[in-house]
Amino acid sequence: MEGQTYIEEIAAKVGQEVLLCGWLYNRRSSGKIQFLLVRDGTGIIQGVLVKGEVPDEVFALAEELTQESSIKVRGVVRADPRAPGGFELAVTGLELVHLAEEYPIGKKEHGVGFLMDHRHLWLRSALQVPILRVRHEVLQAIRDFFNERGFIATEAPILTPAAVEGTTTLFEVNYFDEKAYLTQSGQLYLEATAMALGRVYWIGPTFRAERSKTRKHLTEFWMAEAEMAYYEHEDNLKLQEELVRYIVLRTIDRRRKELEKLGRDIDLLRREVEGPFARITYDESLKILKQKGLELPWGKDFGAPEEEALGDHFGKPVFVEALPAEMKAFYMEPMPENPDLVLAADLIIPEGYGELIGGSQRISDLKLLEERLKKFGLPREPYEWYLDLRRYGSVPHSGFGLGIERAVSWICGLKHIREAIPFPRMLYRLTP
RNA sequence: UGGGGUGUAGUCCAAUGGUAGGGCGCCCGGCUGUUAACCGGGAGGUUGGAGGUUCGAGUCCUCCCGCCCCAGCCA
Repeated sequence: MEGQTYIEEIAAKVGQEVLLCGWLYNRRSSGKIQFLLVRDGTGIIQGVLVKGEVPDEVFALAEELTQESSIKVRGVVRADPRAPGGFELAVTGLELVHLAEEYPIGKKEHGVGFLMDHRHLWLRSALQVPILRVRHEVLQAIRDFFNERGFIATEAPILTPAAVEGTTTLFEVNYFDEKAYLTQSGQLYLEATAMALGRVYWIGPTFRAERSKTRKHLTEFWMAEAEMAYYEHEDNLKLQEELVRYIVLRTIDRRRKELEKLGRDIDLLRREVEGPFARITYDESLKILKQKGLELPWGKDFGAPEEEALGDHFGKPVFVEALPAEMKAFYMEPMPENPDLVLAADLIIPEGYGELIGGSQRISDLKLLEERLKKFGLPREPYEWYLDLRRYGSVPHSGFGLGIERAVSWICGLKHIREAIPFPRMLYRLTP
């Protein structure tokens, strides 16, 4: 509204009278002096009211305020070491917009189940707001990264006729007289738009009907996907590494306050991405895991303990490449020197956050792709259009998908991915 | 989908098989610099549901339901 000041810009307004529009986060009183903690989405600041120094009706109104009541507060900004954050507002005027009913979320601890049931209100809390502000920064960083490099933002459909990767993890919906599925990846469509536009990216929701209940999985999550014509495996990894470094360093740069509120070890995070990322082959990773007592049969994908061990081992993001073809998707380009392996890589991040990116060079040869479809037991008809991309000006191309919530979890240092998205969708958790 | 845990006031937790209690929140009162303020008083409970064992069940047993953690799957 006209004349409104936001709390995040308060440091520049010392000595001035400002108008804050927000909500009462907490109120403390000591008889003739009251402290109102006001939040407005950009921060929290303490307003001070001293009896006798403000009009009696203002002081009385403040005493009636309940937690989360919406208020407009006028006051003079001053620096004071006793104030949380170093600045406070000497309140001169107060207007009640809405008196909140008794607020269900208190100042002390709550259980996860209760908080998730009240997610729509939990979002207002002192730790949830900075997480969502970091999420915003991550998304914005990704857009800027690609835009600065000449990528074109495009879209893939959410409603799709068939599986992209497998057939067991799809949400089915009625589409008039036939079945449709919620997309589990925009990749195949991005391959098509990459052949039209060269280098493309999109950020969108994806859906997996996996019955998983871990701290790293959502049934609806956001993915940043990129697809690049004429990019080969090496180009692909280089781009991914630059992207991840860009996201992290920029978030540290622009959202330091939020990360500090979250108690994130910022120096550790910075050290993890500053140097070159590690690169190992799948075979090498098996040796490292074996030394750590985690033996895995060749051809089996990593589980959570393996990912965590690899992340700990390097203490920075690590690309695991030369992956067995049998454990990856049908469209990945075989390695020229060994067709049992594919030109793909998973990027595993440290501190137990697991896989952040999965990417690969895609098969560009029609015959080979047809063989792979058959070998994977996939029906040919739904993929006809995809095969067309190999009939009309096929080129080597590569791409990857980055999990937004995984990135946010890692950067914020969250214990569970459910806090990395405003309204998480999980097995047994569809509301609010 | 397996394995483990848990369910007591609005909420977070107590209660050797023997009278269900405390913190926070809420209501009333006090306090001129509080830091999830503090101090005094008050209201607030079919102990998730259904059976069972027992003189007696919040506590033990069976089933059901909810939630949490771990694993598989993956981003």
